[in-house]
Amino acid sequence: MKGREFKDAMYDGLAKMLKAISNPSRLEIIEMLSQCEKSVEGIVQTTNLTFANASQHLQVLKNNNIVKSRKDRQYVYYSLVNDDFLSVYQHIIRFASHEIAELERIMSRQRKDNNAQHAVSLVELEQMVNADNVLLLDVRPSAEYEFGHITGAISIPMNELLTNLKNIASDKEVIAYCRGPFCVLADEAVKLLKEKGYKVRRLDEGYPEWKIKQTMSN
Amino acid sequence: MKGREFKDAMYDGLAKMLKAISNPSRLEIIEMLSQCEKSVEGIVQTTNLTFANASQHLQVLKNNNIVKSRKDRQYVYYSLVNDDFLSVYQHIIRFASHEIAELERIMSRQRKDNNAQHAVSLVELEQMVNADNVLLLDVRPSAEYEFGHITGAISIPMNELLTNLKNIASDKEVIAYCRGPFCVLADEAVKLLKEKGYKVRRLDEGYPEWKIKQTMSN
DNA sequence: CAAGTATTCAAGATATATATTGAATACTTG
DNA sequence: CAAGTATTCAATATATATCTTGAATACTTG
Repeated sequence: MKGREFKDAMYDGLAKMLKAISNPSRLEIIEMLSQCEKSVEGIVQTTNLTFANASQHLQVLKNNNIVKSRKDRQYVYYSLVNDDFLSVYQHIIRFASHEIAELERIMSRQRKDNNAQHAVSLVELEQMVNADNVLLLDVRPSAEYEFGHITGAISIPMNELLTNLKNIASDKEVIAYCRGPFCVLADEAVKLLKEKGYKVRRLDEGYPEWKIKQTMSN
Repeated sequence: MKGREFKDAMYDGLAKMLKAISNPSRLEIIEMLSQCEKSVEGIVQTTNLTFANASQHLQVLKNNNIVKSRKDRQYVYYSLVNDDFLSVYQHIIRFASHEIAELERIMSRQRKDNNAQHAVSLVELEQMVNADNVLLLDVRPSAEYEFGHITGAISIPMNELLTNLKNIASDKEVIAYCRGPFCVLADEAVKLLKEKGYKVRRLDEGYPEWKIKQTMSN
């Protein structure tokens, strides 16, 4: 193989993989699957996609070795192939949300609308949790919490938050987290809890970022 | 802005940026620009693209804030906007070349064809250079060497290597490096030097990976 | 095994991406 | 300012990506 052929083959392959993730719907699917595996139905419910369309996007991701599937009874469950991809994805997200001016602007407006500025970083969180005057709140759907969550967090899914305020000690500072920087659940939680008089902030990142950080440090 | 609108805006923006780099020619341009700034002509020379086509690809990268340009006399020089993108790009490359089976296969065949297996990693290099029985050889074009190179490296561009063997001490182990894992110059250097009886290996990574690693550790 | 459900397939219409061509612009140099 | 050079623009043809629709498949459950 000549040098030019090698280069072409490598760049073609790399571009093919990148194309597979260069689509808004597929990026949203990736974010969902970085929480836990989901059936096609689970994906359809939170994305507005039709069944056929979601299935097609999943095939694209599968053909490019980004997700894998297993069948259990009538259902097909999809999940990310491994954490290596998740780690790359997070690098991309972090770059995009800090360095692309347009995205930075949209994001800060979203935080402001929900009164959720001054987010806490994972590093800060670590110190705060040790200090023990903090309540770490996971507002993702409970299935995602059960699949994995930040050590020490309690689970109150966003749609049950209003009816479960009694379970939130009002003397502690609440740190809410969700799926990641692009997820709005924690923003909504901050807004609601602030209105109810709580001292509350959101985590800048989400569960997947915490998980990758854990596996990195081992 | 509702949650769905926010998500759509963020994923659209992220997909747009990813699409900008999801093209073989643009990936090759990015690799070139991670060495040093280049004029359009410089890019045309090493890529097989026509002027108009290269220019169009550069516009795409520029509109997505991946490269910037400056004009000097008749020439327009392009370069990467900053090292944050370079760092993300390297994460992507590392993932792709290790985790995508097809690319891994192509890469190892390329190394084998040039007798360049057993590449040295940056970490290993650091230890070897300290031991001082090693000659670090930069085989990129001299303009790229002059713009920046690994500390301690000497420059012999690949196309001048055969006529400059006298400058390579034969008692040392030679470590050749070039633009990065997708660049073939170091492979060709290993092949040539092995045929001439040198003890030689290539660096797995290239100058940009070393540079990012330097700035990270500061 | 019939009926129901979850998922995928196949075909088509529309939108976007890409490379090519020839011309236009902008700058430099004599 | 005329001639030359580097780069970009605009228009087009082709290829690829995307979403929709309706059907086909595969599995489960009664």
